[in-house]
Amino acid sequence: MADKKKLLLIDGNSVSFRAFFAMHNVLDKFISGDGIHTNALYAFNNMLDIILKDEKPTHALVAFDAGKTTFRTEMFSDYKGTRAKTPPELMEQLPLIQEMLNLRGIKTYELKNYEADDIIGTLSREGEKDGMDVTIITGDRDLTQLTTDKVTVKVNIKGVTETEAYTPTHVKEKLGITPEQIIDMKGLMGDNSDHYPGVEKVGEKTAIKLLNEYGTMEGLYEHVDEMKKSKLKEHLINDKDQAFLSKKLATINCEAPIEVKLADVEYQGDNQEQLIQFYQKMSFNSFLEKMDVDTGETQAELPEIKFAELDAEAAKKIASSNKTQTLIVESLGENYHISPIIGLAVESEGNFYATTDVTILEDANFKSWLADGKKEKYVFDNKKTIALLNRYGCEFNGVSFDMLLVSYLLDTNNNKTDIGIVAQNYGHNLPNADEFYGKGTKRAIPEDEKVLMNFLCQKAQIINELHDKMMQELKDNDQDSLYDEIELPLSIVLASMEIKGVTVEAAKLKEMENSFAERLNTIEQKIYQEAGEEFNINSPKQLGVVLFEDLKLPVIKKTKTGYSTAVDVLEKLKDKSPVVQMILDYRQISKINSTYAIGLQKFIQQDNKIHTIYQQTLTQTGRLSSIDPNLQNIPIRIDEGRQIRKAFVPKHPDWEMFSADYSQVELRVLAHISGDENMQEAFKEDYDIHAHTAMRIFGLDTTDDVTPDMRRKAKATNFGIVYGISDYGLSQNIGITRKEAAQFIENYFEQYPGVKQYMDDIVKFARENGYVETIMHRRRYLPDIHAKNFALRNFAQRTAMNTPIQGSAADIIKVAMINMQKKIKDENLQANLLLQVHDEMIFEAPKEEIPILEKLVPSVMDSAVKLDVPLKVESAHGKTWYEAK
DNA sequence: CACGTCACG
DNA sequence: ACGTACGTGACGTGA
Repeated sequence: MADKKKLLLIDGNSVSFRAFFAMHNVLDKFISGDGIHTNALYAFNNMLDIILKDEKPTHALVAFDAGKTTFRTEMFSDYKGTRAKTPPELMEQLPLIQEMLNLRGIKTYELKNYEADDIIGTLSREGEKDGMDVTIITGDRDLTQLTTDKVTVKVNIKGVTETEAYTPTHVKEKLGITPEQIIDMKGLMGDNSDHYPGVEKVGEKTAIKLLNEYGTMEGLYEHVDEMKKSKLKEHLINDKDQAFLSKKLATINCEAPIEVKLADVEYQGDNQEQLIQFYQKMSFNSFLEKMDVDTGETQAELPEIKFAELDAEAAKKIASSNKTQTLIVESLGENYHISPIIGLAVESEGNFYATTDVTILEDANFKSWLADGKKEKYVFDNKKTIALLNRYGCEFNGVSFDMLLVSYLLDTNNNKTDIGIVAQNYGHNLPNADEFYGKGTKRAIPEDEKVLMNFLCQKAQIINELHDKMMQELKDNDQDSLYDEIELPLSIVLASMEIKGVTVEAAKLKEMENSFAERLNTIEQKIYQEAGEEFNINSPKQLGVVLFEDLKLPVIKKTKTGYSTAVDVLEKLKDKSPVVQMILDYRQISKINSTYAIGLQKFIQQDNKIHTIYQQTLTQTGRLSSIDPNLQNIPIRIDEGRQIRKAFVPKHPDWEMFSADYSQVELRVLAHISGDENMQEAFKEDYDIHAHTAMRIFGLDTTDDVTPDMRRKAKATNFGIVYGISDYGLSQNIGITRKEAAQFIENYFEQYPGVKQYMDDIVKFARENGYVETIMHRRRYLPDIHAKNFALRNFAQRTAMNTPIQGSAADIIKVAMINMQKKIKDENLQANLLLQVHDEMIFEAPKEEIPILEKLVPSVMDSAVKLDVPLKVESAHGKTWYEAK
C-alpha cells in the first residue's frame, strides 16, 4: 500500500477565518517587520504542520473564494447578505497565506463565480474516481455533505489545531441522517450565516425528523398533502419554493469547470531556502528553529550556551553585582513543597552560571544575595521559587519581574506553569518539561548534568529576552499597577501561607473515617436488600441499570453515556422507592469519606500540617485556586460534612482559629460598577438585600410583606443576575416555569435599570474590544463573543457579564490580604494568615489577639478598595475551624 | 484518560 | 430552533 495516493483539500477561506479568531487575542503580538498582522498566518501554518504529519498526502490543494459574486448570488441576490465583512487585519494576511502555502509546496486555486466549496467538491470526486483517499479540512460543517467511504471531512473545533473527523458513519451517528441528506436538511432549515431562509419554524431537529420519515425533500413534498393539519404543514406548504431554492444554494457543485488536474496538485514539500527567508521576514522564530532541528531529537539539538559552574567564586561575583540578575531554581516533582531542587542557574551581567550541586545554598554570599530585597531579580514563578528555597534554609526577596505572573495578566489563557510552554506562546523554541525530561515513566533527569545546566541557562536567557516586551505590553494595557501592587506582592503572601501550612489532626479524621465506614456498610446492605441484588453503588452505570431497568423507575434525564443519576434526578424519584433516599445518603457519606476524611490524611506532613498550593495564574476571572489538596471546598453546607472542619486546628492548643468574610461582595461590586441607584441605596442603608429585591420584584410596599419563599426566589434571582441570567437557568434553579422566570427577570430589570444597562453595555464592550476587564484592569479575552455557534456565543456573553463582577471581587480580597499581612507585621502580631476561600480569610492566633483581630481584620477588609457602596465584613472565632463560623 | 458526580464560593 | 446559569478540584468507574 506504499503507493496509495492521498489527496488533501483545504478550504482556505474558512480555515483562515478560524485561524484568525483562534489567535485574535494575540492580534497585536503578531506583526511582521512591515507592520502586517500575522496571527492567522501563524495559526494556519501550525495547523498545516499537524495535518501534514497526520495525513502524509501525496497530493494537496488549498481552495479560496474568488470574490463576492458567484452563481449562487445570481440565484439569490441576498446570499451571504448579512455576513460581516472580513476584518481588514485578516484581509491583509490572505495573500501571505497563499504565498506561504506555495512555499510549502502546496498549490492554491480559486475560480471566478465559484466558491472554495465547489472546487473542493469537484476535486474530491475526481480524486475518488482515481482511487485516492481524500481528506478535506474546513471550518465549515456544510462540507460534511461531501463525506463518502473514501472522503473524510475534518472540521476544525476549538481553534484550528483540533478537528472532528466526519465519515458517513459519524454523520449518521451525530445527525441521524446520511451525508446526501444534509442538503435536504439545510434546504428545510435554511442557513443563518449564509443568510438564506428555509421553512419557517423548522430547525435541525424538525428537519431531521422529517427526512427520517420521507427520505428527501422531494419525497416529503410528494406526501405533504397527506400530513395531518398542523402549523408545520402550513409552513411547509407556504415556504416550498424557498426550501427548494435553499437546497440548491446549499448544494456543493461537484462539476465546477476547474482547470486544475490532479496531476497538477502533487504535494512538493517545503521550498527550504525561500521558506526560511519568508519565516525570517515574518519573524516566525519557532518555525525557523523547527526547520533546523527537523531531523533529530529536540533535546540534543538545544543550542548551547556558554556557562560556568555556579560555585563560591561565582557567588561572590553575583553577590557583589548591583545589576539585575535572573535566577532559575529547578525542581521536577509534582509538588514543590516536597520535591527536591535539582539545579540552579543565574544570569549575571551577561554571564551564565549553573550547578546541580545544591550545597551552593549554604554559601554565605549566595544566601545573602538571595535574601537581599535591594538586589533586583527576574524569575519565572516567584511563589514557587520562594517555597523551594525556604526548604533549603534560604530567604528570597527582590523580585521585580515574574514572567509567569506577567504572561497570565496579559492573557489569562497563557497561564501554564511551565516556562517552556509560555516561551513557545511567545514564539521562542524552548522545550517544555515533558519535552526535555520526557513524559510519564520515561521522565528522568538527563545523565549528563551539563545538558541540564545548559537547559536552565536557556530558561534564564528567555526570561531576559522577553522582559522588555512583556513589561511594555503590561503598561500598554494599563495593567502595571495590577502587577506591581497586587499580583507580585500577593505571590509573597501566598508563599508564606503555603509554607506555614494549616495544622490538621489526623486522629480526628481517622476517627471520622471509621464511623463513616461503619455507616456506609449498613446503608450498603440495606440498599442491596431493597434492590434485591448486589452491585457497585459508586458506578453510575450499574446504578442506572438497577434504578431504571430493574426497578423500572421513570427516566428523568439522560447523559451522553446513559441514564443520569445525579442528585436533582434522584430528588425527583425519592417517593417512588425507598432505595433512592438510601442512595442519596450513601453518596453523601461516601463523598465526604473518600475526598475528605480519607483524602486529606494523605496530605498531612511530618509537621502535622497540610501545605496546599494556591494557583495564582490559573482561573479566567482572577480568583485563586487551591490544589494538593483543595482547601477551598471543605464541606460546610451539610453538618455531617462540616464536621471535617473540626480537624482543622491552630498550631498551638491555646490558640484559636479566626475567620472573616465579605458579605455579598459580588452584589456590592455589581451595585458599584453598574451604578444602579436602587441597588446602591439598598447597600448604603444596609437593608437585607434579598428581602429588598423580593419587595421590589414582587411589587410590595414594605419588606415586612416578604415571605420566606419570596426571599428565596429573590436570592436565586440575584445570583442568576451575577452569573449572566437566562430564564431557563433560573426556572430550573428555583423550580418555577420558564415563563414565570422570564417575568421575574423582566421585573428585576425594571426595578434595577442600571443593572440592565450594565449588562447591555458590557456585552457591547466585549464585542468591540474582544475582552472585558475588572476594576483593577484584570483582563479576560472572549474570542467566542463573535462565534457563529449560538451556544458558544451565548456563553461568551454570560461570561462578559460575570467576569468583571467575580474578578473585581477577587481583586478586592487580594488587596485586603496584602494589607492584612503588612498590618500583622507592623503591629507585631503573632497571628498567621493561613487560608483564603474567595471571599473569606482564615487565621490562627493566640487567644489574646482575637479581640485585636476582631477590630483590625474587618477594618482592613472593608477599606481595601473604595467603592460607591460600603463593603461589609463578618467575623467569627473558635477552637477549630468548625467553631469559627 | 474521559466522564459523571459532587464539594466549595 | 438553538441550549443554558459563573468560577473551581478531586474522586471512582470503566473504556
